[in-house]
Amino acid sequence: MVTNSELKKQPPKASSLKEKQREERTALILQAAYDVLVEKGYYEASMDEIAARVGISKGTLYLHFKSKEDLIFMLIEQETGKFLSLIDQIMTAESSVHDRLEHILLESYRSIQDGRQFLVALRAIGLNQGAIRDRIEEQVSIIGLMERLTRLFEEGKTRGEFDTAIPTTIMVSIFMRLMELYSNEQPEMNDLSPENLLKSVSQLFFHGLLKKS
Amino acid sequence: MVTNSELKKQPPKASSLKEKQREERTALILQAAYDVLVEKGYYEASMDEIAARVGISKGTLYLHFKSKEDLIFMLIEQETGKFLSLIDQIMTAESSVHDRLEHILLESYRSIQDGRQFLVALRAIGLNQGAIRDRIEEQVSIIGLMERLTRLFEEGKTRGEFDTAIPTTIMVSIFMRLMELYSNEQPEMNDLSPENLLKSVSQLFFHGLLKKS
Amino acid sequence: MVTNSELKKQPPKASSLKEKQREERTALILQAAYDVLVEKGYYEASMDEIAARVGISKGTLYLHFKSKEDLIFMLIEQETGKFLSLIDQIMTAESSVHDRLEHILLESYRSIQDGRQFLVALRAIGLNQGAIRDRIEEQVSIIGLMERLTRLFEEGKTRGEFDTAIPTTIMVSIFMRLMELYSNEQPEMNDLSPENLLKSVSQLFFHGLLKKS
Amino acid sequence: MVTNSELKKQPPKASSLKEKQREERTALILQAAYDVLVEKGYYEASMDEIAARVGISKGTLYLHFKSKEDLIFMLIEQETGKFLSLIDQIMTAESSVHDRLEHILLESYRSIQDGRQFLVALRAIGLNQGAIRDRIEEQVSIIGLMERLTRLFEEGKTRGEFDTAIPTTIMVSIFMRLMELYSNEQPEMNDLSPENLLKSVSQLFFHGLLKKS
DNA sequence: CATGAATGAGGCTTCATTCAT
DNA sequence: GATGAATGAAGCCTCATTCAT
Repeated sequence: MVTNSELKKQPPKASSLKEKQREERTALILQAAYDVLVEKGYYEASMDEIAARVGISKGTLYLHFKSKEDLIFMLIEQETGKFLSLIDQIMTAESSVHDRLEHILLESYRSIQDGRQFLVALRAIGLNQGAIRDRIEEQVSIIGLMERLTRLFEEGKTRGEFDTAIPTTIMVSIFMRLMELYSNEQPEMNDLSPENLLKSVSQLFFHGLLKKS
Repeated sequence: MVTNSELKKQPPKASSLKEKQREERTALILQAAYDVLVEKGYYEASMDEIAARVGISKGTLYLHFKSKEDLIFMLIEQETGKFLSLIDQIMTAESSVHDRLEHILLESYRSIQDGRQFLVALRAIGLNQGAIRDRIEEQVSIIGLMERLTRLFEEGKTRGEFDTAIPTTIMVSIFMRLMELYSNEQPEMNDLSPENLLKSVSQLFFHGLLKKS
Repeated sequence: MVTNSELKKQPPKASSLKEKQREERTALILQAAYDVLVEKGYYEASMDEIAARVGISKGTLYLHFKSKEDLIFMLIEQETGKFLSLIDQIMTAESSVHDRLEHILLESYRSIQDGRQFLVALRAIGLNQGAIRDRIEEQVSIIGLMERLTRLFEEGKTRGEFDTAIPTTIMVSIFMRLMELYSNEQPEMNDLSPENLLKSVSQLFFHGLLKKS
Repeated sequence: MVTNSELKKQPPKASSLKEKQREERTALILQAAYDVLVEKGYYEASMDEIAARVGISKGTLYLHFKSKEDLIFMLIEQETGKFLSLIDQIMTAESSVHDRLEHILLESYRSIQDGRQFLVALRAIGLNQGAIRDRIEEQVSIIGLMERLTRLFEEGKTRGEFDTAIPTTIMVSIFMRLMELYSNEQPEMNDLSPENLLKSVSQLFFHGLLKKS
């Protein structure tokens, strides 16, 4: 036990302690950045405000991130990664494509509601343009999402679930818009629970708007 | 009398000429601003670049618009106004709500394709956040669009065309997302003609994704 | 007479006709410039506003004056010249220095009231500083005024009218401040007529503030 | 106890140190601004030059003052406040009004000589006109000065010290001009010491210019 | 001559980033 | 490591001046 406790004090563990603290702080920064970003958008989100919200100095931000752009990219990457893993899990389920898509929608709404969602919120944050856009497309797996969805819809067509007359591209595009429906921009929509929203959206998306005669 | 009428044209012509030139210049600026805006978004669109693209000096912009914000708002207002008029025309048609909604979608895609569309592109331009958002909501009739659509969908329900189980709010939200599908952000979508895009979107929106058994 | 009338049409006279018109317009501009200057001060007086107030275009101003600075200098010079002539007349009068100084004060107040006064109003217009100041001192005879006043006060001392214990410089300085008392800045002072103001100022200046026992 | 008291000084010292430096810097800026202002006047005083004169960058100015206007107003307010306090002290003295007025004049000259004077120098700085003027009148106690002086002169009349035939307004106006006599604009006047200037001015103001027979 | 649209230099201000303490 | 004062590039805007019509 003495050895053990001595070992704990050793550099590797000492650094892993520091590292843990560091990572915690990084997480705090990312959360604050997320909040400001959603409230103000990329261009009106200032490093000052992010730092102030975490309760640290501006300079400290730069000990964690090389630049504002970098901070944002890390943020996006992290959330994107988590979300894509989730999607991957859902995609490999045994259920129908229909069910899996509903599941994806639901998780989208939930993640937005929890304030941990980016892949789907880029447009809402003003990152879909200008110089930023290119770096986003390069470094962030929005493409990954599109690929996965494309695969899924194709599978649906192959299985005979979906109307083959509609191009997959269009299905994917519309589906992605549906994913971001529960955005932070339309407060009136946020009164619904993710589950209730899903019900209607799903009904509309799969069965159409028209009354069945 | 011919002579007389020709003479009468003189004075107005004089002022007309200058005014026409002025309006043409204004239109050129608005077009350039539109282009830059769509490419770079509001915050990265600099007055310098707009001026350069028109081929005039920065100062000249301020002979036509009293500030950057003003330029943007005029741009939005102008296009918005035209588009809302169009919607109003379509809305008063005799046809089914279904047909009228298709018509609206089609006009949306056309106007986006022509580069004269804003009501529907605000999100794509980064005006849906921060300080700007409030002024937009005050001054631009995005609300007007929502009201009109709400009315239309309610009429659809009353007429028995649409599924009354789906809340109108959700119908409207989704429809608005469909309107902006043909955005300038997704080049792959723009290979389709507005008419072809409409066909698939409409099929999906009204009849659903699922294969009819 | 015919000859005379023909002569009038001749170039020299023709030009003197044009010249008359030109001078009239120049006078109009100077008057407008004076008004704006007194209202807004030199730096907030814009060429635009001066032109607008005369009812001509901005470009036309430059047909009469080479620059804004020039316009101002001409204005000052003109009014200065007139005023200095007046002073010279007064100075050569036979009366006591006391009387002549009162006369000068009275004419100062009158000229300010009429809106034709500069020599005395430079400070009130913001021309007593910066780059402008040097040119003013070079080109405008504010020095001329000081010289004249100095001469007058010295004469007063020689004649035994004034207290020789007070340095002439100080007399002159104070007297110049008294001349600009009736400025456009203190509306409460302008309720008094020039004559009434003079009475009090003169009493104070010559006899002092104290109650005679 | 000594130790304790020394320890107590620690934490405050830490913040005191930075704060002191900050205040020193602020004071340096205000002094530079004062100098530029007196030399160039408000409109030709550029933030660039003020910064350059302090030896800091333009951006740093904005860490201390949020705008050019603010910088100027702070400058004026600070000096104004000090000066008005001084006046208040003098006003409550037991001596004759005559003596107190002399004292005020003397302090005016001294403060101008030291380069810490504004209440009295507004005209000399070009702040007596245009848009600025209103903010000055609102925020700066030039009115406060006039009120105090008015009170003082009325007291002088009541006490039987002053000539009641001269309106108080005029007394105040003239007195204020005398206060600014020792301005930075007339170098020839500055060769006199404040005390010597006072002697002559006072003699003239109270006893008049005329030689006593 | 008269016009007024166009110019461009110059001023104010913001904010991401750096660096001495 | 942490701080926050300092920097300076870059953006918006004004206005005296010019020039084609």
